[in-house]
Amino acid sequence: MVKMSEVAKLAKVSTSTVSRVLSNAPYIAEETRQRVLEAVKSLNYKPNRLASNFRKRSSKTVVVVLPDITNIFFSKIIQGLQTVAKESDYHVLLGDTGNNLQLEKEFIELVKERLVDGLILTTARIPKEEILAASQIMPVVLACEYIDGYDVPTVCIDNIIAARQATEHLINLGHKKIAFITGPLGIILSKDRLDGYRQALLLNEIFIDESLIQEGDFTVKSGYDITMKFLAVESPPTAIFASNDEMAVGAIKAIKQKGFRVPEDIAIVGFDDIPLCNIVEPELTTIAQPRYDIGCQAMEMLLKIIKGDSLERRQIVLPHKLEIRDSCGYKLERREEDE
Amino acid sequence: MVKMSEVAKLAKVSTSTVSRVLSNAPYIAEETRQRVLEAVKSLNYKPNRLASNFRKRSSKTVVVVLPDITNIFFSKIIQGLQTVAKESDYHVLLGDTGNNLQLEKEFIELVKERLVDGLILTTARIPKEEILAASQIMPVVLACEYIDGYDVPTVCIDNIIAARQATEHLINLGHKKIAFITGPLGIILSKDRLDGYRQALLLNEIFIDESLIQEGDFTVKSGYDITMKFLAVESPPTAIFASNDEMAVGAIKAIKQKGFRVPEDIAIVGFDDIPLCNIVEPELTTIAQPRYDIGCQAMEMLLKIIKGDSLERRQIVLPHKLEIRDSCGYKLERREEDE
DNA sequence: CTGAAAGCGCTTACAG
DNA sequence: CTGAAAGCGCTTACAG
Repeated sequence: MVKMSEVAKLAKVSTSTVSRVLSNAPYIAEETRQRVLEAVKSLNYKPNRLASNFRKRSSKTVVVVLPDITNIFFSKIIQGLQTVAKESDYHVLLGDTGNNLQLEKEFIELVKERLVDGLILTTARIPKEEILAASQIMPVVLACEYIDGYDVPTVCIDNIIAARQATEHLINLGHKKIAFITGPLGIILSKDRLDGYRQALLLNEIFIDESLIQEGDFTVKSGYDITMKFLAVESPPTAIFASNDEMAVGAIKAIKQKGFRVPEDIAIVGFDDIPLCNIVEPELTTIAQPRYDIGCQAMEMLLKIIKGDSLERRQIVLPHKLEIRDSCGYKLERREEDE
Repeated sequence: MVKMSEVAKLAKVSTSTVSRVLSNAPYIAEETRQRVLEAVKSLNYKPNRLASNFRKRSSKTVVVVLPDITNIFFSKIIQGLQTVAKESDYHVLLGDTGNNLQLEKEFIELVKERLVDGLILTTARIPKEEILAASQIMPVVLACEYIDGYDVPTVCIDNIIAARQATEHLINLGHKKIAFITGPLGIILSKDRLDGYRQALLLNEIFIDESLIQEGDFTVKSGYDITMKFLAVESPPTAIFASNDEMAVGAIKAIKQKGFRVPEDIAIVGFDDIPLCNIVEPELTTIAQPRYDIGCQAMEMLLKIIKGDSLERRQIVLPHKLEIRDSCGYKLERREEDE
C-alpha cells in the first residue's frame, strides 16, 4: 500500500498539501495541485479511508434498518436511500433484522460505536421510548413509520387518510359490506389504516361490523386464510380491503378458489402498489406509496441532521395515490338492488 | 464520548489491558477482567470502531455488488450473505449499481481504499479481465455469475444442465416445438441457459428452429412482447421456456390475452423460482436456485479468503431443482396426435 | 499476566 | 498558499 507520505515526497510537498489537494480544499496553487495529482496518479495512490474516517470522526456511512430484505416493499425505498446517499459520498450499510428485535438494537448500537453516522429506521418494533432516546443522541430518521406523539424525524404518507380514501372508493362503488384485513396491530401504521377504514364507514353511516375486521400479518397466506373465513359465512362481504398488496393477493386467490369472481362478486383493494399489482388477475386497485421518494427524502433529512443543519420540518408527509385498476370493477346497478 | 483511557484509569489498569479484555485475549486474570468490565459498564463505554478498524487495518465489512436492488431475485442471496457475515461480526455494505458499469467499478475501488475487506459480485458486467485482475489483488467471490475459463472464486448452479433439464421436461411431455426466451446474451449465465436448451433439443433429435430463440432482458414486458411475436405466426410453439420467471410471467400474460390457455395450449417453464411463481395462474414450473445457500456459501468463501485460509474448492456448484407446478400440465395424448 | 511505548495514516489548527 | 507538529483512539509487539 502506497501512502500519502510517499505521494508527498514525490511531489515535493508536505502531506498537509497532499491532503488538501485530495479534499479539494481552497487556496492551493494550481501548479502545486498538478504536481500532487501527477504523483498520485504515477504511484496509483488510493487514500486509506479507514485512516481518514478515523481522523475525521465520520464513517460517511449510514445504516438502513429493515425488518426483512426479502420483502419487496422496501427495495424501492432502499434504492432512493442509496441514490441520495451516493450524491453526498455516503454509503449504505445493510441492517436486515429478520424481524429480530435484538438485531434492531445492535444496529442502533453501531452509531454509538461510530461505525455509522446515522440511522434510517423502516421498522420500529423496539419500544418507542428507546427510539425516542436514540433520536435524541444520534441522527435518526423514520421512513414509513412514525412515533405517535413524539417529533422523531419522519418521512411517510398519511395512512389514515389513504385508508379512508380506499374504503370510500369501495363505498362509492356501492359497497356496504366491506371487510378489512389489518396488518399486525402492534405497528402504528397498521392501526392507522384501520382507523382510516373505520372513519370512512362512520362518515358514510355504515355500521361497523367487528367480525369483518381481522388481523393479518402482511403475508399472502394470511390474506388467503382470513378471506376463507370471510367466505365461510352465509352472506359474505361484497368487498375486501387488505392493508397491503400481498394480503390482497391472498384474498383474490381464496375468492377464486371458492368459485367467486373478482371484482364481479367481491371487490378487492390493496395497499402499497408493489409490482405484483400489475401481474395478478385482475390487476389490483391499491394505494400507491411514493416509496422511492420516501427513501430519497428520508436520506436527505438524515444527512442534514448529520451535518448539523436545521430541519424546516421534522415530519414530512408525502402524497399517496389511489391507483384504480381492475379489482373493484364499476358501480353496478345490481349491487344497489342487492342492498 | 468516553474513551478507553478513561476506562483504564477507572479500572486502574493500562489501556493495553482494557483492549485485551474487550477483545477476549487470553491470559487475563479473572479479577482484572471483572474490574475492567465493571468500569466499562459504569462509564457506559463503547469502543470507537473507527479507531479500531483503522488500527487493525480491517473494516470488518464487505460490499455486495448487485445490478438492481429492486430485483427480488437477489434478496434471498443478500439474506444469506448477511446471515453468514453476521456470524463472523462482519457487516454488509450495499452496492446497488443500478446497472451502471461506472458504479460497479467504484464499489470495487472501495476495497483498494480499505473501506471494505472484500467483494461479493452478483453481477459481472465489467470486462472479465478487470474482474480477474481484481480477484488477484483482493478478496472477491462471484455469486451466481462466473468467469469462463478463469478460476475466480465462484458459487453458482450449473445453468447449462438446469436449462437442459427444464427443456427435457417439456420434451418428455411431448413437446417438439419449444420456444426459448433468452436473457441478455452478454451475460454468461444467459448463454449457458441457451446452451442447455440447445443441448436438450440436440440430444433428443429435435430440429433447432432459430426463429424460436429470442433474446429478452429478464423483464415481464420482454417476456410478454416476445411471446406476442411467437403467437403471431401461423403455427405457434406448444411450449415456451423463459430464462427467468418474470419473462415466463410475461409469456403467460400474453398467451392468456391472445385467448390461449396455459398449459392446455401452451406450456411454460421459468427459471429461478421467485415467490411470484406461486402466485401466478397457473403456478409456474421452474428451475429453483438455492439462492439463500448461494449467499451463505459465497460469504463463507469470501471470509475464508479474507482470513487467508486456503480454499478446498474455488468453484462451488450448488444443486438446482426442477420445481414442477401447473404451467406445463401432463403429457397429453392429444399432443402426440398433433405431431 | 500486565504495562510503556510506538504507531496505524491520515487531517487540522496553528503559524508563517 | 504551505509546512511542522500534534493527535485522532485504538492495538500490538516487546519487555518484564
